[in-house]
Amino acid sequence: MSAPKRARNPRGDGAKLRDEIVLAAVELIDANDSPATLSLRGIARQAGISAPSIYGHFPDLESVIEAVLVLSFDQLGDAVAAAIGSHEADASAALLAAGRTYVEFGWAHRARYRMMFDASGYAHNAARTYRMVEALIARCAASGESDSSDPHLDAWMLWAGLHGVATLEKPNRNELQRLGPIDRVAMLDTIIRRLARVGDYPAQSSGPAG
Amino acid sequence: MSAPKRARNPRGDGAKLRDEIVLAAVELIDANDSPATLSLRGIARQAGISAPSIYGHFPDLESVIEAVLVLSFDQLGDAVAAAIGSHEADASAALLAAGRTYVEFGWAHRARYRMMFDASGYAHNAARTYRMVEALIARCAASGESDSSDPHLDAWMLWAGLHGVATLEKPNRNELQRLGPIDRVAMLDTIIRRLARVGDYPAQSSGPAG
DNA sequence: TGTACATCAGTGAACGCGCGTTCACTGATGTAC
DNA sequence: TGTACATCAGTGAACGCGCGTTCACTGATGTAC
Repeated sequence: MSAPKRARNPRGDGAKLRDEIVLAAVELIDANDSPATLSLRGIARQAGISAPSIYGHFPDLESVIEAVLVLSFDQLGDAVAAAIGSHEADASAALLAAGRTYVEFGWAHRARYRMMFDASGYAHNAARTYRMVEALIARCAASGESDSSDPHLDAWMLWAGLHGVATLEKPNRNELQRLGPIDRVAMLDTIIRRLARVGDYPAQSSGPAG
Repeated sequence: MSAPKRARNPRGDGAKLRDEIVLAAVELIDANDSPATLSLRGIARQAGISAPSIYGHFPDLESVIEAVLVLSFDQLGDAVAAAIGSHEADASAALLAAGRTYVEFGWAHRARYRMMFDASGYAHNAARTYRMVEALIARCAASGESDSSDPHLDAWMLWAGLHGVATLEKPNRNELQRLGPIDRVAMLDTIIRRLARVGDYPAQSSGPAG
């Protein structure tokens, strides 16, 4: 239904199917809003191949999911790194951009983001992203942009806060807007400022600090 | 295996099995650390009955899960209400206790807590708990214990922060301690103070405000 | 340049399993007379 | 007090389904000679 005919890979490129399988799994996950159960047969259907073909590239379903997780944490880390990189001179602006990017990844790939943190080993997989944020808070503290006296603890709290925003809210469905309207963007900035102790965090703030 | 023989309920008490079914489902969920798939047959096994017996009390599996969710949100709300109730005279102490209780529920029932917020409709189910916290922040603001000028927004951010701590950390496995040691209790208090703007939130704090 | 063949990249059929759900039933128990 | 019976609280067997996995295979393609 999704791919009725598929050209067989040429002789040396059999490994290409490996990437196609992982991509098909990602498509299936991202098509859902809530975390659904992945099946090997479903992935094969999405990739336009027969189910046994997967065994040429992965020993079992679990390994496919593991590959999806590794790819996803790489994508998340890359996105955050890019956000930081676009604000080289301004550490606190970089921190705000990193936080927004992190949460937006969770919102854009809701089921996948949840799957990433449902699996064990996420601390290891997310370590790269965590270290970037931790270093950024340390930079803000060094430059006086943050009052943080413990970047490790503050990075941890910020991570928890962003993770909460990423998983609690359902932007497309406005689930939580029923409890009363909320400006999500301003809320996100304020959470980052308060937890990382950046800028005018004690005052009521909805825009960037002057 | 779990319940080899089970006495049949007497004539008027057929509805008792309904509660036993929900309880069996809760036991199965709580026995897992990660969210696993519930099956109707598995619930029946856990309850010590045959699978078709469930149909006398629920039209399908989804309805059983719905009942589990309703019960769970009631338990969460009751726990938070009790924590608040034990600090009647001190709004900020009540807020800290409420936050700790909320997160402890998530830690104690990890898979169930995730299931509660994976399902749609959680905003409706959690509204009671949310309103309690919102009112508490308003009380703190009125008494000068909090600098909150927008209890609705601050309650929302606090909820997100607590939800993040509840779902990100795996206390039994110390998943995140690999990234560096963290004092969870102090961290939790600090998150609550910073997001609800209570007490000495701008200063580095690990104990209750004097 | 031609051709036999090994290899590669997959496929189709089949297996046993647990699942949700249905159906006809069973046997204890309260009630009517 | 005795007894027939309706009702209640379940059970056991069976159904069709999608699943993960295995197995023997197929047919295109690059390579050796």
